[in-house]
Amino acid sequence: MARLDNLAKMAPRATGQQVYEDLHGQIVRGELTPGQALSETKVAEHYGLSRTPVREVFWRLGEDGFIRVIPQVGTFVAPINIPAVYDSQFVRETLECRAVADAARAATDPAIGVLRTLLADQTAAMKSRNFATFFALDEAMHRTLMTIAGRPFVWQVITGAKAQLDRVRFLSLGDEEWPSMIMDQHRGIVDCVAAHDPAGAVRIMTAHLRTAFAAIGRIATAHEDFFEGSGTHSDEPE
Amino acid sequence: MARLDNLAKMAPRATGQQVYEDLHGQIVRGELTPGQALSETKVAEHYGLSRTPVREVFWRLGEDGFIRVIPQVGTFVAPINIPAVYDSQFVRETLECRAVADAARAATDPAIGVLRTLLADQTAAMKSRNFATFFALDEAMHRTLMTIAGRPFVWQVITGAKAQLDRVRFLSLGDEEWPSMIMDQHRGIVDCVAAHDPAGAVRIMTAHLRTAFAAIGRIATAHEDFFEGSGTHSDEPE
DNA sequence: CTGAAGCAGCTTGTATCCAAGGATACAAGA
DNA sequence: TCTTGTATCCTTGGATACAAGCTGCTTCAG
Repeated sequence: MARLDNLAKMAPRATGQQVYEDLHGQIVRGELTPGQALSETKVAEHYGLSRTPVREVFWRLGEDGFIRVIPQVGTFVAPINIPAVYDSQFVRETLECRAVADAARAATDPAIGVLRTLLADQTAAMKSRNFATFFALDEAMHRTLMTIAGRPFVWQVITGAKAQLDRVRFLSLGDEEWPSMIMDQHRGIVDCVAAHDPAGAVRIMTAHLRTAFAAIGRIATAHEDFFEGSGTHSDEPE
Repeated sequence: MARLDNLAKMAPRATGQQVYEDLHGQIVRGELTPGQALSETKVAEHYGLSRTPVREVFWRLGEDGFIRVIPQVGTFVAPINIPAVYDSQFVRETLECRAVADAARAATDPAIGVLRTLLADQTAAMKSRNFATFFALDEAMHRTLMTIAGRPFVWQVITGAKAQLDRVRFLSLGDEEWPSMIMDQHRGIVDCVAAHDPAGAVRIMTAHLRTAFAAIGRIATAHEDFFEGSGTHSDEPE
């Protein structure tokens, strides 16, 4: 019976997972800026771990393109690579548009109910200007559409591909009249899926995905030092 | 001037990279079979390394879906997950077909020359039944098409997505009259690209990618113990 | 005053040690 | 003979110690 006391550390790799999500979130949200130095030792101390699990986290972040590990020199938050962002857009648009057409054909009533619930939650999050929550709900809706299309595994491909894209998208949140436009598009997509209208769903999805993308030029200008090839290598510790 | 003597270990992580490619290749080629146990210690000893770099390799292979690490139990070569293979096919077909259309529009004479060279090399490899070489050349051609389409970063997305697909494809090589069919399709694609015929290129590419995929049912039957949910968990060491 | 050499402090890479948990073989008892 | 408890060996997870290398500052020589 003495098996309940070690619930805290039941999952061996859970600690590293926590660190990964923390750093991942901080980079996507722009709290850690490109060029900023990250030290395995510092991070390990901060979380009360040793370097070993932190190194695995760093390796994953490096594969995702979020950080760059330079042997014997240091680890730095990676800048946003514009060509890579373009290709990510290509991947996402191509896969999601085909999938949303399938989703429109396959959608069942319960599935449509889930989508409408997500829409309501998004509206609430947007009203309270809780962008982080909205960000998560937006992602949940796109993933749900992928599941409805019968392609659950494809979402993790998109997750990997849109890594850099997310950073741009987050920079664009909080700007202008966007929120209402995004919500209108979400509603339109769900309506088309509910009406089993693949063509309509694809049309709006394409416009939707390109909305965020269209702003990339403006964003790159506004946040110049977040992007590749724009100098400032802020090495200094705070 | 005494800087040439340490060429062997110039790149710190090169050793791990070597181990990764070795194991990756062995799994894709089916030399390591699903369920087979892999030990960090054994692998480390075999390559003359410590467990630390091997653990990072295992982590990567785990993320790729090639192996499964079970804490405190062991590490095993993962079975081929059929639904994941279907989704990989979806990803690859969707992305490559759109890209090959762009490639057909954008192809320059030098690019077409590269493709024709690859075709010739493939023919030679196929004639000598050097399947591993053919496998690499096949991959090189698809990647080249992606580059011609102006989407170099997309290839690494496909690389990740088609991980499981490759294992199936390798199992199918060596069977039947396939080789000639594949070569005919490759020639057809290159001809369409050279003729700037996007529609034709997409048509043949679709057929091409589905050719290998169509055999999955037969392959799953012929190599039953390579796939998920088919019993045999061969733990025993040789 | 300028420049180069050397040293100190940092980084990541690797090796090794200990901890915790699961699988299995074996022995003892019913 | 079957069941059960135990001991041992195996695995991976994590922590720590050591090695190698780059950066930048200091210092000394010209």
